[in-house]
Amino acid sequence: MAQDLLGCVVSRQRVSGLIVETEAYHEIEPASHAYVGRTARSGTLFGPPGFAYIYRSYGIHTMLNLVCEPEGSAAGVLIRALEPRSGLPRMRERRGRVGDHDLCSGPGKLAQALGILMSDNGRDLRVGPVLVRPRPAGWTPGPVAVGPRVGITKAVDLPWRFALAGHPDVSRPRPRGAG
DNA sequence: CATGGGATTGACT
DNA sequence: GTCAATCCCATGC
Repeated sequence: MAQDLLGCVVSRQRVSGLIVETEAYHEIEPASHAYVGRTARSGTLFGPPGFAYIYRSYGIHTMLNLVCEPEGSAAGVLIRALEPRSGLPRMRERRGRVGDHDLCSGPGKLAQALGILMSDNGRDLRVGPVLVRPRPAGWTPGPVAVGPRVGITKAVDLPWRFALAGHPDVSRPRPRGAG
């Protein structure tokens, strides 16, 4: 799912971007919020697929995940970077004085650029306010870079990070592995 | 109820 | 390269 989401489009109220980087998380591995079982925070991860799992990181940043796997099984894809597609003026207002390639080049950045809120947690991503739509017509993925996930201390060896190789909007450090 | 630690970022050296 | 910011929640007593 994390690979298949590359090229899909995330939007919120006329601000949108194309997914260029993702990470996969699953209850079977200790980096997942669901590893210890269902808690107040991770509840939506155990719900049906296609919903938004949103949480706050480091007290500051908002993270957007797409819930995967049937109800009862907890897995999700962290959306880590977008190529800005529409609503760039609104993104620039929210993000301040940064270059366009840094508007959405990280999970906290894209959430800020799109105005994603904690209250968007648990909403259906086919209904909104946060939407995930299929790849644009005619869009085909180029080479995919694969590597270990960023910013975690457990299960650091799993190569579950995926990005469009060489894309300028991918977060640092860039994954290097061949897909 | 108290404590501790992040699926990060931006400013600074 | 270092480091602080600082919310939410898991854990343990």
